[in-house]
Amino acid sequence: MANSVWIIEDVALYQETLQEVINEEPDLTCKSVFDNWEDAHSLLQSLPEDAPDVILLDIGLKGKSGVEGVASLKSAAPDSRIIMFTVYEENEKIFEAICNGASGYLLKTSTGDEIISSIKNVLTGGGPMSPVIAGKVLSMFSQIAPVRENYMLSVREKEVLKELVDGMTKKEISEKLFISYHTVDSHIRNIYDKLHVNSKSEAVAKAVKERLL
Amino acid sequence: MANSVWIIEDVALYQETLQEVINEEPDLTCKSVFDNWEDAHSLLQSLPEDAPDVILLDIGLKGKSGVEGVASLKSAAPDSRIIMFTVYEENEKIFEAICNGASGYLLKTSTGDEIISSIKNVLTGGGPMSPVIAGKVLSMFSQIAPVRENYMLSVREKEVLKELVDGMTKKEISEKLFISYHTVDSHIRNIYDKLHVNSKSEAVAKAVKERLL
DNA sequence: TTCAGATTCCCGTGTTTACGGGATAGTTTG
DNA sequence: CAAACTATCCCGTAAACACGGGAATCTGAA
Repeated sequence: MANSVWIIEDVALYQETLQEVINEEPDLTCKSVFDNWEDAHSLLQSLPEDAPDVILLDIGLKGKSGVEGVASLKSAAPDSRIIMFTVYEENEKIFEAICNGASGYLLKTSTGDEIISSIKNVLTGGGPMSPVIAGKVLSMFSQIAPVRENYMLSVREKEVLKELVDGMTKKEISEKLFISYHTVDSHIRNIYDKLHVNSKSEAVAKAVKERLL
Repeated sequence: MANSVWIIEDVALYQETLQEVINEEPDLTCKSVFDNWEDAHSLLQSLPEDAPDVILLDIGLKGKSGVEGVASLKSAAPDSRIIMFTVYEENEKIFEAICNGASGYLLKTSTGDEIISSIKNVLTGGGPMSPVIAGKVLSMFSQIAPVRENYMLSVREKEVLKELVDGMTKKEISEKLFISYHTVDSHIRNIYDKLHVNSKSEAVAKAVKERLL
């Protein structure tokens, strides 16, 4: 049986063209087209079994942004795979959409063929992205995960640092680890030395940012 | 002028085939082939101006793993773009390679055409990935991505929080923002309320973890 | 126009931190 | 074995912090 596709797009021209392109494909059908995701969402809630395999979602809709729609549609139809379809290239939008569970991200400059192959691709567990987007995703990734420097923290120091990150005071840590306040203080001083900081918050910021735990 | 490509690959068969495919392309040339990244790295260090535009790097080399090579090659030739070339699909390898600065990630099942278009792609700032990889990258992303709650921080509060994350004291913040110590104190109290914390480090940890800036 | 929120400012008190000094005991390692 | 490192403990002080009280503007929405 052909896989079902929904289109959520508020530009009439795009709606038609997309639907035609998809329906020309023997193993894809597109019966439902929406111009806002709220409608799609309510339909999904009343008839969850009609959830499509793939949803093409325009990110730049009038009214409520498409990005918000991702999470909402995902919760109503967790098994439908969502491909964002957009003119935007801003990191923030891409990031949000992906975090909300989008499975692919295409630019509107994509050709019909590209769109079709992306749809098929997403059905087999792939994550189709326009190359430009893919590049941005990669660079975001390396931003998120900075070079993990080795500060040579001892096991005990890491334990203490972990508690610091969890917001514990020195006193609380000393109680939790069954050591004296002074010992904790001493460990923290050594941590400061090794991380080149001089306050709890700096240590915490560095630990979280650089994933030292 | 044709763009230069290096191949780092320890299977002779792949070496040859790859080189041929690339050299058939009019605007690509591959003159250098290595079977380990250390050699490539030392060549880059002695002749940095010979750095290629693109490096195809096999991840599963004998001896030192290709993943380590990424960082090393990147530091010797920051402007060369590295495409990982591999049979591995493990999340951890992909993750590491990307974090270390790889610009693309291809499976060895890729066809010659795909490889060529990926090379061209990476030259224009894209991030070519096999669809399977792209899918994994996206799912890794949404795993990492925290639920971004909206704590309704005001503009000013965000400014103050940002400084906190940078390790500033209340006094320093007051001087930087040209407001009194008491005002900063007041903002911080409101931030604590909204974030449901009661210390600087907790606020910092939450801000960094949940990317509130 | 009232009312909520944001932004600004102030006092005081008890707690916590940062850091200057130390010391002792156990482990690993060249 | 001695040096280096780790983990533990102690004192004291000045600074920074958390939080209890306030209060005066200003802005924008109901």
